[in-house]
Amino acid sequence: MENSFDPHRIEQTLYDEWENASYFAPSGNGPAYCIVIPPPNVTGSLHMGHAFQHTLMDALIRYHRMKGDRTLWQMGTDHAGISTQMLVERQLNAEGRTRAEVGRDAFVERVWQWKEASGSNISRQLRRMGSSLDWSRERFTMDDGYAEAVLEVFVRLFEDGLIYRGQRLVNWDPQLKTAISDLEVESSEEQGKLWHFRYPLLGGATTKDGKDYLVVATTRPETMLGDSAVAVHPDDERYRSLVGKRVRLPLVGREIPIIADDYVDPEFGTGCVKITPAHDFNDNEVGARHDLALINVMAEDATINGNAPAAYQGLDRFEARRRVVADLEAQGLVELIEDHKLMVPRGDRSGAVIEPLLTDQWFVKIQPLADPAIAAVENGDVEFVPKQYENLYFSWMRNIQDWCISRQQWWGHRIPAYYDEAGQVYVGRSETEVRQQHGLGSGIVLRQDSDVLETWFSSALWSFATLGWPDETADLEVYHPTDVLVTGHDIIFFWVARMIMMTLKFTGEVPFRKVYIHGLVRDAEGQKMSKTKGNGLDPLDLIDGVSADELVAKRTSNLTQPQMAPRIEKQTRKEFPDGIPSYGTDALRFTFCALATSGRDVRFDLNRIEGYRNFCNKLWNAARFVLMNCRTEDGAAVDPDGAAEYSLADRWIRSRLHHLLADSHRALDTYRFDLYANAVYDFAWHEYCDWYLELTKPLLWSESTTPAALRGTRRTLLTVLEALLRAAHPIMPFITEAIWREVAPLLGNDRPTIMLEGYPESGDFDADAEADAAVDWLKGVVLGIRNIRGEADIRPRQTVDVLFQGGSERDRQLATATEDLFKRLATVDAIDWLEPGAAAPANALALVGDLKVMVPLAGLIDLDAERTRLEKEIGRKHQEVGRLQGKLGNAGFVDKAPAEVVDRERQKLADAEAALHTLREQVAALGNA
RNA sequence: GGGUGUUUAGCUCAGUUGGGAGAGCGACGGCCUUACAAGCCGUAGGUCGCAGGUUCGACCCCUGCAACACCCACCA
Repeated sequence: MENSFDPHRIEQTLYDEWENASYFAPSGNGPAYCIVIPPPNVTGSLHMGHAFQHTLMDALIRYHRMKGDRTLWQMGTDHAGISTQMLVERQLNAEGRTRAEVGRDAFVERVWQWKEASGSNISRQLRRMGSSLDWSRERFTMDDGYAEAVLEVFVRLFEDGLIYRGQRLVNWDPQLKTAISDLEVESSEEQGKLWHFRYPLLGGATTKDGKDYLVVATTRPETMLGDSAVAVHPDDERYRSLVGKRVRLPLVGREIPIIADDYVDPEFGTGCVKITPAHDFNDNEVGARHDLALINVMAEDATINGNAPAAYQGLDRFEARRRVVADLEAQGLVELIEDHKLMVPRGDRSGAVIEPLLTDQWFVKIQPLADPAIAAVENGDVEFVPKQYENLYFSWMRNIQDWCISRQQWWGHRIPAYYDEAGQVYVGRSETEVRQQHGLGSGIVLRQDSDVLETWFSSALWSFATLGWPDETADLEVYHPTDVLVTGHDIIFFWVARMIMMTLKFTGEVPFRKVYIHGLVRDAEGQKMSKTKGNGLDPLDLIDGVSADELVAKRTSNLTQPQMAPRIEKQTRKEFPDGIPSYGTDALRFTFCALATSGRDVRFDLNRIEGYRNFCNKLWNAARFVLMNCRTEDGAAVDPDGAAEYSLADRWIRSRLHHLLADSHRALDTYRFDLYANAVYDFAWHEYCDWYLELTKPLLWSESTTPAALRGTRRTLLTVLEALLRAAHPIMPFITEAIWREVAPLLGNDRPTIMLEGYPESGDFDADAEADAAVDWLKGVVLGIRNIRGEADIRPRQTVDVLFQGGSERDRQLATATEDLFKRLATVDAIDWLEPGAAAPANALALVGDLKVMVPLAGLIDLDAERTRLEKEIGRKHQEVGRLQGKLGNAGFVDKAPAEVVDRERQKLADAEAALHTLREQVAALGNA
């Protein structure tokens, strides 16, 4: 083995071996365990969120596979309708062509080509993460079988009356020229204006203060071209008498009524609202209540259409706004223009301002689907981890609106609806089926609906469609419901909720029993990683390393706002002046696990991954040490047979391993990846390496060690390391496999891979309270000496002598039993015992219980330095005594606290008082020296 | 406007049913001690956001407040 760990030497070849040997496929007859991957965009690339998520999933998958479960991690990708279409369209535009020129069929063909060409990108990246996905079952949301499932679902929902088509006001993206769902609209506060316009009253009516016009306020002047009414609050005294009267709509000339509606807030603005039912969701409802006309004045590209006066037709909506304001101003009808902050809705893909627009769309009637889905979470069939996300789920589900599923796009599942020339609509699995069912002869021309389904409609079927539905497959029987869905809180509504609804409807089962919600990955400053901000990290750059120049180039290329480039470059060079070193996959995975505290967003900090890269190296070197001592030059185990005798240290480390395994199981079973990672780290570094390996050295290197004792220690070194590797494998698969293949044969295990070994159980190793106590004692004594040495600046190689005094019989026994260990760990030469009461030479003192551990000053230790050290200790003890006295002096405590707690505190006080007394004596003795 | 989460060492975060707080990184001092300088040894850092309350006892439970973050919502 090399003397430092090099991830690149092992990762790729090990993964290829695993995959070629089909280790990722389910095997055995254990209970089924299944996770479906949240399908990444087929043409996308791996980002930090994926890497995080897949690390957690793979840890669970590998854990369960090792536990013997019949484990399936279902792979698949998503066709990602809008974003993929946008991408290909941009490619076309770069070639100077447009989607319209190319035509639908050719365009879709081109998207398929792009999918084939780039789809392997994400797969390759997932492999680099070590993800043990079953590639042999890979699915795609538009493969033939999946398309059949989508079709089936649509038709059945239609037949059940849960899908309908209607003309409604929808969120319209004028740039993409498609409807989008409520969820795809992101509103943010922007600075705008509030325009106050005068609408002249008709029939000689006047307001209370004698004006012959009403003043309405609006943030969207251009929509006034489609106004159908002016509304006031029914109780508003100012306007009550005007209700039922009419105003003349300026610029248009239309007479429109003044109506009364509760919707109006009399406190806001003038208390008069223009009502535009075709261009505002609220106005639309008001319009419906008052039977107002819907006057649509906008085309699909948000230009003004033929329903508006000729002067505005063809103008873009923002240009129309300027013209409307200018024209009203010219007529003296603008009362006031004030600055106003408002929430502006934008499409999450295009960033374009969303226009409420009247169009024909397909909708899912959602309430009948939502009710059982709410119940499934209420009754615990589906549980969220952490639990509080259930509230988020409930609050959305209980106010859910019908779901607009049609998109005016080309890439996606085409809606299986057909129209005859009269516009009559028929829904069926195919045109042939439609003709048969409705007796439509070949003479009747049918035209298929040109819209496609929104992507989330098809991903909602993910858990069961990937397992073969609508066929009744064995996979569905075995793996469905799946065990856990691992995902971010940002897609609970988009995906999780819809999956629960659809899966219950079509399989009668929940899609998964648990939903583990992880946080979002942010940068070291807590900012969301984004292309625009140029603060994103590529997981592969963390694995392989990247130069500063390359990183800058990546972050500044293809920016939507190229003017940001200099700032991004400056920031990047400041944060990563030397680029990013290569850390390897295991270190990256370990970092993600360690950061995965319950549901919180995580800040990704290079210091963390560096620490875990170091941990990998530590493990690697611990293995080298073990192999050096347990393997002969020709690769065989040293002295493998014969009786073994186990030392205190051997028993102790096995006991610690017992506790590690208990903790690991508990952590993994409760999705506490951070606790799992910490437990592994702490055991490997601070118990196995820091103490156990050091404790074996005197024994391994001593001439006088018996063969049986040597065997015991070698066997323990190997056994514990081997179990540790298995315990850590789910989190760091590559390094554990590489080391395991060296170690396992020495224990007589010639099986090929750690992946399929059992996950170690705490019951495999005995807890040993006696060994734990003994090593704790030893650590106390050693740390006492080290503290003296450190504070007195005694060189590490300079040996010291030690005197023991006082203490119990047990202290004497332990001191004898651990003498060699103690001498080595604390660099001690001679040990002597002083009789109780005997005078000690001037010394530096450490207390372990009531045992005095003394290092004679003997010119090594400065008297003043020792006095300072003792005073510090006395200060601490004094404080402790005071605290305990206060507590025990409180009658309430002594009376009401449990007796065992009181006893414990009394014991602590006695110990502290005794220690304080001894320390004070010691200071006095130093004074006399 | 409604809701959720967060606030613990210089930084990033743990803290399991209430019994006077831990880790990693960083800082400081000392070491190339034959697994590992990506390492070893030692040290110093905290009124647990603020104010009340419950309790013998509160980082933990309750109330209020503040700051930050996020989600939802129709105020033109």
